[in-house]
Amino acid sequence: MPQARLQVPRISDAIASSLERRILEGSLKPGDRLPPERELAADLGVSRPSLREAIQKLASKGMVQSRQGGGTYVTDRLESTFFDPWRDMLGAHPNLREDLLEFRRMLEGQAAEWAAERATDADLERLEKAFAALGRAFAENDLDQRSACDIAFHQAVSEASHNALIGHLAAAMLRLMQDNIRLNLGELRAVPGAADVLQNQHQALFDAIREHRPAAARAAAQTHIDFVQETLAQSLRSVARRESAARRLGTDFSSTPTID
Amino acid sequence: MPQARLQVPRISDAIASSLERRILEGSLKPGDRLPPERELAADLGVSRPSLREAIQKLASKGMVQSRQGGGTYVTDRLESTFFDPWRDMLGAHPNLREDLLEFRRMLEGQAAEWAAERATDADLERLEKAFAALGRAFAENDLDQRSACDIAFHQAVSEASHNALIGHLAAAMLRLMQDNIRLNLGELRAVPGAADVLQNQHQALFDAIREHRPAAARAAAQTHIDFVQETLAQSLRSVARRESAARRLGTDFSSTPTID
DNA sequence: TCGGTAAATTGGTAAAACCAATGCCTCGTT
DNA sequence: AACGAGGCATTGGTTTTACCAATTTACCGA
Repeated sequence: MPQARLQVPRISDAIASSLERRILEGSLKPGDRLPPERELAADLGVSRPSLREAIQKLASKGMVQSRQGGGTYVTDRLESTFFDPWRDMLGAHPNLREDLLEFRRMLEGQAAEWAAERATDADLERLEKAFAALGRAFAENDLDQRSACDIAFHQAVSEASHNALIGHLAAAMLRLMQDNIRLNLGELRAVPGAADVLQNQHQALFDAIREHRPAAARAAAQTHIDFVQETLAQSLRSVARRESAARRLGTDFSSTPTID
Repeated sequence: MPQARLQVPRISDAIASSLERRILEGSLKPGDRLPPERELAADLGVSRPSLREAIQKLASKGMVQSRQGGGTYVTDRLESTFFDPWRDMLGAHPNLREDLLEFRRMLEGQAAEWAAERATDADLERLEKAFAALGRAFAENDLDQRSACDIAFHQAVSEASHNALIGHLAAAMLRLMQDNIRLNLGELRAVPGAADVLQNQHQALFDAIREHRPAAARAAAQTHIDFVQETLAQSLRSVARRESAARRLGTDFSSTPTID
């Protein structure tokens, strides 16, 4: 008769667990492509069938998705559980944007503080790259590029906090606000000097993390968000004036308050 | 870039489906032993690795269980709550609990602070009720009742923060940790005086919110969580001793650190 | 410059072989 | 005859190798 005795550890379980851990820690982000099976198997020092069994296990849990000839990709199952319900609600209830902004202020402040405490050399390297890319994007003034780099930079900060929940929540939140961030950058472009101030704030945040000054990092992150919010509010007043003028001319386009 | 193309049907999926169907239909009953892999593979006209991938998939869903040299058996209990991806993550990756606890400390601290700033009379009334119910539950020493009231109280605090995201996240998080909270209360019951200290902390939190003292509220909430964490860590050491003794007697059960 | 074809890449499947744990079965001992 | 120890067949676990099929990429010609 079948008895529940001590089991020999299956190597496929160990592999699956290891990959899961990488996903949780953020070194494998949703949308990322896993290395080819042959290469990954060699890296892990296991055979391809064993690796495949592990991948199948993750696939059955919905954490990865494989396409023959294409590759294996990490899905966003973990992030979607928290924030998907909010996506459509944000459109319906604009007052939620305040809550979201407030929440983001807390989340990114905490992420910055922890990042300053815990950032490794690898984290700093990633931050350095993201910051450099952000600088280039600002110089080129390409809106899509700028919003993508902006998100990537803030995401890098969140990952440097070394808290899986912060990392995933920040990723989900930033994705949720992606459209708004792009719109807001467009608005802020009209504000003289805003680009330089923004980049200075990014610089301050990056420096604080690099120099491991948690309080300064938190302050920098929150100052950044406060600035965006405040400047945007001012800018929107003039937008509202332009729109009310446009409306009188028959042009109808709805402007929703946006967030970066 | 990854595209959603039409997928070729994977043979391992077909096998898993077929076996699943047999189990659900009853032709493979719980406790039954599956034919040997080699034989079953030949019967189904597939290779053994493909069959193994299918079996691993079922095993990860908890429907079958394999023992090297013994065979593969249909599990007796079929249903499990595998719907929340974070839930099984928590079971599989203990270090994630640290992250969750850390995150909870931040979230509930902020919730308490904002609640102290913004609580309305209606909020205070709800808090009053929840606090009273918590006191009664502590007096009756009913574990389920206590964990339910504990959660309800913390939930009430989060809702008094008047931030929809905080409320939603706290609810999701508390639900995620519900089982742990119940277990932890059971552990803490063995610690002399813990119940009084806990209730005093709840009282301090409630008072700070009622008297609109944000900093005190945040401190009270975080002190509460720190206390639970610390006391629990101490308590778990004795649990570990008990379990290691049990293991020597052949009882095999994994002890996972729990959180309240 | 565009489009299509061929080659490289990559996941999917198969076969064979060996290892390790399990369990049955036989043989030897008492 | 009963019991126990050891051996052997069974069976899941892992690896290696090979080939197939879908996709992607790069190159070349129109």
